Amino acid sequence: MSTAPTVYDVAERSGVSIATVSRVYRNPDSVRAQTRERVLASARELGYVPSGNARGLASRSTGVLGLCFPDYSDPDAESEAETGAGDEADDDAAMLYSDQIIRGMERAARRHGYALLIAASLKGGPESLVAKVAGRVDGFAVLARTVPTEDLDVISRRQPVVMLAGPRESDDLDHLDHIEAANTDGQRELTRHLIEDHGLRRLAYIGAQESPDVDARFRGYAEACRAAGVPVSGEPDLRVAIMTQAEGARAADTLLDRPGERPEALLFANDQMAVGALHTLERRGVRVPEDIAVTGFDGIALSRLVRPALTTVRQPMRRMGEEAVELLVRRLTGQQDKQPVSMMLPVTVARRESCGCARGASRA
Amino acid sequence: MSTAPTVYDVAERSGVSIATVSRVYRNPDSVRAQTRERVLASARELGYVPSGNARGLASRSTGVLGLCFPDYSDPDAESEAETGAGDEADDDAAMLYSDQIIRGMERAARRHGYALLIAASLKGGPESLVAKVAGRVDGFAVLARTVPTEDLDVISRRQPVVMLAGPRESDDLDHLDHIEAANTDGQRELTRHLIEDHGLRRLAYIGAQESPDVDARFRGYAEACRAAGVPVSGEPDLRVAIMTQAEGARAADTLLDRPGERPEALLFANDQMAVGALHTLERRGVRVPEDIAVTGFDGIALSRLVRPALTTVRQPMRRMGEEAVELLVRRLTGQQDKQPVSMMLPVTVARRESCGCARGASRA
DNA sequence: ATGAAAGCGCTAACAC
DNA sequence: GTGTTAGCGCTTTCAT
Repeated sequence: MSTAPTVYDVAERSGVSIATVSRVYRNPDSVRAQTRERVLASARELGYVPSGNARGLASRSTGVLGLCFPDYSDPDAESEAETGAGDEADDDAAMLYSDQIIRGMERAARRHGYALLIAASLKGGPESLVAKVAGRVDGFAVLARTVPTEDLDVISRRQPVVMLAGPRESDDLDHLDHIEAANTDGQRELTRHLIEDHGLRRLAYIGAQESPDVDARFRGYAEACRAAGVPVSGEPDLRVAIMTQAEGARAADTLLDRPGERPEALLFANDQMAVGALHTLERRGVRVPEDIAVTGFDGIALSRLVRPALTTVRQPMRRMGEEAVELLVRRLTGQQDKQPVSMMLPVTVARRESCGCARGASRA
Repeated sequence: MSTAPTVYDVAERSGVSIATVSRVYRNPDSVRAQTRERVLASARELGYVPSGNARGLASRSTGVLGLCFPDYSDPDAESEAETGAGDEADDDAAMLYSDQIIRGMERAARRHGYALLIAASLKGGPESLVAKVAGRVDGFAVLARTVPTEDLDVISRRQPVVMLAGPRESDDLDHLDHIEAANTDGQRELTRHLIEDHGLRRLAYIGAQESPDVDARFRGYAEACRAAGVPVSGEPDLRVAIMTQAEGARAADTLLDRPGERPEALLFANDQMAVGALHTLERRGVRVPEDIAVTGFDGIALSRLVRPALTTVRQPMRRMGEEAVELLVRRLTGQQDKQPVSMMLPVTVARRESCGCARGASRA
């Protein structure tokens, strides 16, 4: 693997100038067919591949879009694999949030001729994640709360950045484009369903702390409660640190052990926690949904695989990824006015078994 | 979004040379703390982000690994969404082959400080997919049959390339590293199960043409048949063009309509086709597994969601992605001798309902 | 610990 | 249609 051949090598070997070699790759028609073939031939012989870096440097664009997302890996999800019956080591089935977004972005990017660079947060240093990605792409999307706000602030002055799934956090990020799901609407509707259709009134809400998404969802929950005359406090009944299965399992224990009447329904701010709770409830012999209803939020694949199947609010993550790319591309091609864009994608309530809705309704 | 600030701007603003600015980002400790802070400060003020391109050009490395995969999007899978009961528009649930690999690669890459560039094949031109990716990464993996063999041949002379899931096609690619799943072993074991444990003897195998993977699987099938004294021809009973659900559905029709005794089992070379067949059989009123057994290959999430759940062979795609990265990194750091590496990852047979094994065994 | 200068491999005017 | 010539923004010796 000696030194890679360059335009110069190819030019020399085919008796043309480097400019012509360059043209062959970027605008083949501007070169006489015969010349072109000659160039292509020697390129092949030499094993020449244009350096993306050099091209990017010279043309000031990379043809790559990026995505930064948090390290969502849920350790519990991994162990889920062992738990499965027989050889069903299917933690694979749990397609995450980020996987969906990646898929959506990749497709849309491809349609526009872009490749996708993905990177999950890990550590810090002056050389942060965003910086690394930002320096290599024409524009990128960031899953909320993945990177320090100030970093984004700085970078968004240089290139298009769209914030995903997280509401525009503070006012300093007002100028950032952002796309979110209708968290409030979804949770409101789900809550309404529990109250009105199932007649439940003693509800408990479980979320994380310092999450704008959770806040938005809780807001919907509270609104529905108030609308139905069900008492609510201004805060979730329980706040966990990270929304994993383990935490969901613990949360269920905590809530059941609290003095006073047992809640009739446990509303979790995401599916993973709800699944964890399902485990706990089964272990304790509490039947779902007969004794208690459980709901999640997100609509990850796992939510449909658990028994009872989880009633939840499905977020269009795939679409979010696509919209993000469309927006970035529009910015990049200048066909989008300066005004920051703010989209809210509609969600849908998936009524399944865990809330008491018809069993066996799902079918592939 | 005027011109982005460069090292020069930062250098000037903080009264140092560009070399120092550069050092601050690459090797912070080699600069006096006071100077460093000054540089970082002005960088922040200016909104400076190092250009990945320029860095890559100068340092001859990108810190990015790549993955090229075919455009696997199965149009049928999309429409599957509409088919689903109620609001279960869950084609999402079908986590593909490539998604798993991406996940595996991303994790492993992150551990080693690399980002991941992904791109699916689309069109041709002198500027092919590989070229685009190859020029921007330090090394990359390619899902078999995604790109022209000759392209790889050329590129692998410049940078590490590992071929995934496809056996080393021809001899010209002998020098390429490659990782594959134990296709033959898996299909042999599954076939043996059908024959010995379920006592089936009239089997039909359905694969695609010109697919090394399919060939390897068929080989295992044939071996198991011979070992059990079941007659087999040297060819799959049916070859389709692309292994989609639609094709699988048609294949089932074709096979059932053939004169002669109806087969007792349909063994498909992948899950998607098997799922398609399930639809056809249900439509025709043929019960699975009572009237006929059906099996797939891959172990995609969908295989577990369909009814009856599909018996299949699970490939460790996630792990394959991880191994690919490990290998690339080893090559990149020179801690891997010249010899081409060839790994074969073990697979496992998932016995579910469609072959006649216990119902309801699966549980999340 | 910091600076000066020479590229890295390509694209983009601008000539011819 | 093809060649010339500047850079693009950084890293990297080599000095100091």
